[in-house]
Order: sequence, then structure tokens, then C-alpha cells
Amino acid sequence: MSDEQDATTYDVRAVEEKWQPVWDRLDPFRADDDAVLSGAREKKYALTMFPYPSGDLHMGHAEVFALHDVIARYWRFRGYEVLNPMGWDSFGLPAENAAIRNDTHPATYTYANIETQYESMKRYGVSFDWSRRLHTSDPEYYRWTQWLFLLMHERGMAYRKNSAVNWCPQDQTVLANEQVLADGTCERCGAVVTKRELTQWYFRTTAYAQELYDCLDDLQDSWIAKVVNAQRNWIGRSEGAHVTFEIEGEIEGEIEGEVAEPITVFTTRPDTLWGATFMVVAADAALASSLVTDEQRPALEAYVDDVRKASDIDRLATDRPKTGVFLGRYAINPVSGERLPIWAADYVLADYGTGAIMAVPAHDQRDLDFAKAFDLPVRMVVDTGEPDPQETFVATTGDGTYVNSGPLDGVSDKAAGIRAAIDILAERGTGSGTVNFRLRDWLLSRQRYWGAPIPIVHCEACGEVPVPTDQLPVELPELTGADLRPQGTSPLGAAAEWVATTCPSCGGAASRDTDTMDTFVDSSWYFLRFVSPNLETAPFDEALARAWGPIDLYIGGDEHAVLHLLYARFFTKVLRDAGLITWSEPFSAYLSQGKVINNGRKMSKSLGNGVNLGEQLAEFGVDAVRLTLVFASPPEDNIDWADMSPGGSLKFLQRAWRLAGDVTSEVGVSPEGGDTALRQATHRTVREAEGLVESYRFNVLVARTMELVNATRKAIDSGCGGEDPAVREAVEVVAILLSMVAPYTAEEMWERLGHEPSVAQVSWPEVDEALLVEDSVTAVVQVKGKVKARLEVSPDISETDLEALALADAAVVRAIDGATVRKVIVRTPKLVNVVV
RNA sequence: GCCCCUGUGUCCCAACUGGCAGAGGAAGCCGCCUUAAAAGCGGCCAGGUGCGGGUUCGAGUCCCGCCGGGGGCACCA
Repeated sequence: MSDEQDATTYDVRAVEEKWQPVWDRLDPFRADDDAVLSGAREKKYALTMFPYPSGDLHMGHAEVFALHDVIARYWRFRGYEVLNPMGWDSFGLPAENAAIRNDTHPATYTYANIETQYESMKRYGVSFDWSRRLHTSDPEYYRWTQWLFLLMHERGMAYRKNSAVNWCPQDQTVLANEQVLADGTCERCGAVVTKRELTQWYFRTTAYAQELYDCLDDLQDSWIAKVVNAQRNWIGRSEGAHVTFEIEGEIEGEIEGEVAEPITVFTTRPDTLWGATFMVVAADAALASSLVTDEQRPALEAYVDDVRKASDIDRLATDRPKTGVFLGRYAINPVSGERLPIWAADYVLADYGTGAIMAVPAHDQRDLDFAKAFDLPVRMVVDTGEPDPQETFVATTGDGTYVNSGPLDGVSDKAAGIRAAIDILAERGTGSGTVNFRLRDWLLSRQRYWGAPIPIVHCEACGEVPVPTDQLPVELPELTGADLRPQGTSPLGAAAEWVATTCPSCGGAASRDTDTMDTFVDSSWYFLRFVSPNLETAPFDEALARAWGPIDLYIGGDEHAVLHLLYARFFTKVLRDAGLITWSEPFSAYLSQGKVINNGRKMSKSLGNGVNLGEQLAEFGVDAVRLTLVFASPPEDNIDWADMSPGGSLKFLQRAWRLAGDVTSEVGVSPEGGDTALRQATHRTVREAEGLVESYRFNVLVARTMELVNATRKAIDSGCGGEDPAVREAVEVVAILLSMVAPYTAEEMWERLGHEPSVAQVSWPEVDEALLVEDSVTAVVQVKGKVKARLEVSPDISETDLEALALADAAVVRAIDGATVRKVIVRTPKLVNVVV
């Protein structure tokens, strides 16, 4: 370490080691429940997505923690009681795969990594309240995950059904819709996802589709726009109507004379009902096989076989030719009485809407393509002025005048047409306006080991029986290595002794459910557990949840824009309806951090462009890395590490630190009477910093701090000098501002300034409003929008005075050049624009 | 195809409710300090805001249309 006397730099490593124990001793970030319960202090809840413990922390963690810490420390400075907890999302596949590879238990890998990450986080100096640490894989935690599952079950929000589900052949488990990427691959491992017919557990997310959608309006301004947009698209609200069609003739089957159930379709264009020329049902839905005539059945079965063979990748190609098969049966158009042939095809999806559509080929391109392929009639019912789709094979979807549409004929506006059609359907009892959602229920069961077991017992006599809550947790059986190898069924099934149990209801022999829960269940409520992480009687303390919640700022990655955020919102609404919490949205504000990339590319092993966090920390120190990440760009933008200069950050920190050594006035000296210009700069910076932190413009906060450092340097070297009390005031403000980004340097400065640790415990500098008032400002005088003069004027100059002053200015007179002044715009005290 | 965000000096980025385009940093160049280098200190350099219209006394900012980049949804009826 450099000699303190003439030091121009400090030893980064030594400083990091020096402050760690001091902070541990002072523990300045422990959240005080009583302070918020009693109302003694206002609360703020700062939360950052907790990590999965895979190896050590990486650049992405470093970024999000650095950003998060600015707001958390700021709130503390402002006198809030801050809840700033951290934990681990510690169930999940990587640990299981590592256990199989190394013939160990997943817990070994998991808890070892947690310790590594914990040590790294401590060193990284984030203001977490470590007394609230939790791990979702602890039985004490997943006991309550299971409890919440049972609450869902009790409320009808958890149920089992058989259907075609997403199957990852790599991970050998089912996946939720949200875990399948747009290209049909597994979100986790990248394998091409296939379909399997399985009985699985679901959470009824669709029950809250409307509310999940509507509440996005309230989040519009406090959540980052792209995430709100992504959720809107995912929920996929669309307005339209249900229309019911009678089916002609008897059903061929075991019961003689059985009449087919009418078919209901969902359509967004009930106004085009008169243009329907056929119907299509999803080929793989039960509806198709119940409707098909004996004569056509072999054709349907052959077709369905073909469809099943087609991979998801093929299905995703939207320009694929239309295929299908006639079912031999007809539906009756409820408004025209027309007979419509019913077809089965794979372009209609079994699990959207009702799995059946009315086809209006003239005004829907997909239907038109199908009509063309099978030579079905096309009838235009909306004259949009475009060429007839029957000739062009281009469907027209715009506004127009209705034709061939009975009572709608002559109506010339789409909205009116839709309203009228819905009225007609409602009157006849054959349809009604409705809203349909794209959102599906959340498939939550997984055929893997390292997750929370589903607390259900299957009994021959009693069926699905919930495990009584006093028997929770249902702990995982001890399985290791090869026992965990995925084989398409749950590894838990192999633990015969564990599976065999007695029925809680009848006491007879029964077996445990062998699936575990999706790890997104664990993370859907962890923010609630943090309010009372050690509570043994409930998942969380209701009074504390009311006091601390909801989260005031949540920061995380875009990859969870739909998945985790949607699930957590769903849980919150269910818990509210169950009376356990009082708020409806868990995250009042949401900010997503960009990615840290390198040389324009995502960091990856295969590209060989990874930047190792540990190496960066070793080379530049924690503070410089944090500063670099915060200063780089607005939080939500990507950071290209190749464009960054951690060395420059370190240089700045040393520069700031050096200021502290140049302060020669005594601790506690009054800044009154100190250099006014520097004092004004200091107080302006503080005021501006408040707005910048509160609007999450942390990069600008750093820039302003740099300016203050520059101004102070100048004051010391060529201004008022280091003994001026204004210099002390400025440097103390620098230390406080800097402590939100570079806590070690700030602490070191604070000590050098003669203070007791810790700078984290002081309060925010009070702004002297009088110092914000400027004695004179520069008013710009424009003639025809071009700057012609600058005037030094009093900030409270009147409009007439300023105008007079401006018009009297020689340069302005010259610019006007005798022309007629048509108008003078005066914006006191900064601008005058003379229009000639 | 539909929806959302975004485009400012060589690079990363500032610019409050429309009001002097430039704060901060990086890179580069030039000095001072030094036996020298590093560090430090001081200074210099640069674009008219993707393109085209419009509104306005005045547009980086608002509106319309393109182009580029990023993201979400997608045979979703």
C-alpha cells in the first residue's frame, strides 16, 4: 500500500479487505420490522431477481447488483426503512445434471455454489440484509411452496388434466408454454420441443387473464415499456363473439339416433358470418373424431397420423400449404340457414378459442388459402373497394360496405357491423360477444427430482388427496447419481418406499404424486417469504407483508419478461383473493437491466469472448467494475464491455479519493462563508442527484458526480484552496454520492475526512435552497430563431424589462435591420425571440 | 403479418414541461511535471441529432411517412 503521506493512489485490494469486517460489525442494512409496523419510518422494498446458483457470479449479476444498490442505498440515505433481501432460487436442473455426472446429490453442487456466490456478493459490497437469506431448496422454504400449492388446489386454481403437452427430449420433462421459445426450442437447453399426451398438473392462470391484462394499464408508466408490451402480447386479449352452429343429422355411434352437440366457434369478425362458406375444426381435437362420419373416419385418422408426424418446426412455418380432410358432415349457419361443410385441418389449433372456426375465405387469408386448396366457395360480404378475393386470392380485411349480408347490407363501418351482428346473434340466442385470450393455463408438474414434490397422494378409493398441511413438508427422498437419470418418468417414482404411503383420507394404501413443481413456482412468492423468512407457522407474516409490500422497485433480466413476472403476478392475485395480502400487483415499478455483451456479441464459451468477472475484479477492483457498469449507459441498455474502460473508472475513483487528502479544514467546520461558487455547485449537484436516482438515470448521476469532482479539484488547485470549508462540504458530498456506486472508495474517503465509519449510515445532504438561486442567468436573444446576443440578467427579471433590454441591444438592432418586428416571444429569464 | 422500444461527435452517452445541441467518459493529439516512464495536472479536436415531410416564432424533443437496430406475438380465427 502506498504511503499515506504522499499517496496518489490507494491499494484497491487492501481497502476491500479492510472494510468487509467493519461493515459486518456495523451491519447497517438490517431492515427493522418494528420501524415499519409502528409507522415510525416509511418503508421501501428493493428487490433484485435472486440468482440460480450455477457456479460463481458473472458480469450480468455484477451489473444488476450495482444498479440495484444505487437505489437501495439512496432510499436508506433518504431516511426510509429499506428491505433489501437476497437469496437463491436453488432448485433446478443444472444441479441435477451435475449430480448425475458426478454421482452425487444435487444439494452438494447447489449449496457449494451458493456459498461461493455468497462470498462474492459480500465482497461486491451490495447493501443486502443478510439476515433474511433464503434458499428455495431448503425444506423450510419448500414446505410453504407446497402449502401454497394446496391453497391453489383448494381454491380450484390447481388441477390435473390430460392433454398434448410440450416435451423436452433433452431434459426428459414437460415444459410450460412460456418455456418454449418462439422457434419451438426449449428455453433452458435449446432442444427441439415435441408433443406428448400426458396427464399433468396446471395452475389456472386463465382465470385471471382479464385482470392480468387490465392491470398492465396501471403498470404502463412504472414498468419498462417492452415488458408491458411482451405481457400484453402473451396474454393476447382479443374481442369477438361466440357463434353456435347446429349440426345436421345424427351422430353415428353406439347410441341410436344421437344428435350431435352444436359447435361453438370463436370469431373476431361476427360481422362476416354471412360470408362463411365452411367450418374447420382442429384435426387433433376430440371434436373432429366425434363429428366425422364412418365413411370419412379412415381419411381423418390417416390425416391425423400425418399431422402428428410433422414436427413443431414444420408446424411453425406459416407459409406451408393448407391441408385437411372433409368430415362428411354439415353445420347450419344460424343467420342464413345455409349448409356449411365441416372440415378438419391443422391450421386450426385445438387449444385456442373453441378449437373450431367458421371459415370466411373472402376476408381471411388462411381460410382463402384453404378454400383454394379444396375448391370451396368464396363469397365476398364486405365490399372494401379492393378487387374480389375470389379472383385475386387475396383476402380483404378492411372496412367497407356490407353486401350479401341480409340485415347488415348497407352498413359501411366495421365496428358498427360487428355490433349489429352480435345483437342479431344475441337476439336469436345463437351467439354473444365475448373476449378470448391466448394465455393458457400454467403447466407446473415436472418429471425431475430437484424441485418441490407435489403434496398430493393418489388413493384408489379417494382419488387425489391433498397432504394435510401439518404433514408438510413432503421432503424429497435421498436420491443420488444414476437414480436421477432422466427416463421420461419422475425419478421420485424409483423411491418405492417414499412413494408408498397411506391415504390421509381413508387410511388405505396410497401412493405419492411423483412429479415435482416447476421452479418458477418457488420464485412466484419468494418476495413474500422475505418479509418473515424464518416464520414457522405460515408462508409469510400477513402484517409484515402488508407493511413491506408491494416491492417498490424490482430489477431483473428481460428473459423473465413473461415467465417469472407473469407467474408472480398471478400468485399475487390468488393470494389477494384468498385474503392473505392486500395488494394486487407485486411490483410497483419494474426495471430490466440490459445485457453485458462483448464486441457486439453475447458472451459465450463457443465464441470465446467471455469476460470473467473475477478477473475484472482482480484487475480493477470492485468499485471500478461497479462504476463502469453503472456509468456505461442507461440501465436498460446493453453494455458492450469492449467499449468500456474500467481502467478509466479506477482513475476517476483515485482522483475522487485524492480530494479527501487535500481537505485541510477540521471535521464539523461550518461551510457557511465558504467559496460560494463551489457551494452552489455542490448543492445543485445534490438536488439534481435526487431526481436522477429517483428516475433511475444512474449513469447521469455518475456524470454529475464527476463534474463535482472536477469542480472541487479546480477549487483546490486554482481557486479557494483546500482549507476552504466549501471544499470539505463538496468532498463529503462526493463521498456520499459515490458510496451508492463505489462503497469502498467512499468509505476510505469518509475516513480520510476524519469521520467515523460508516458513510452508509449518514443521512442525505440537506440542500440549502438559497444556494440554488442564481444571481444572474444568461438570456439568449434570437432574431428569426438565430442567436444574436447574450445578456446577463437577473433570474427574476420581468417580461417587459427583458424584452426592452433585448430590443435595445446593439447586435439585435443590427440584426433586425429596420424590419418590422411582428412579434416578440419572451420566456423569462432565458430567452427572447424576435420575429420579423 | 401485428405490436412495443430505439437511432445525437470516432466510440459509450447527456440535453427539465419544445427554447443557445454537449454535460460526463473513452479514444486521439498537444503541453506541464519527471533523468525517463507511469501516475498526475492543463489544453485541443470534432457532429447539427438516420432520411423526407408537417406543426410552431422556435423541433434532438411533438405529428405523419420511410430506412436501420433491438424486442414481443404469430396458421391465435
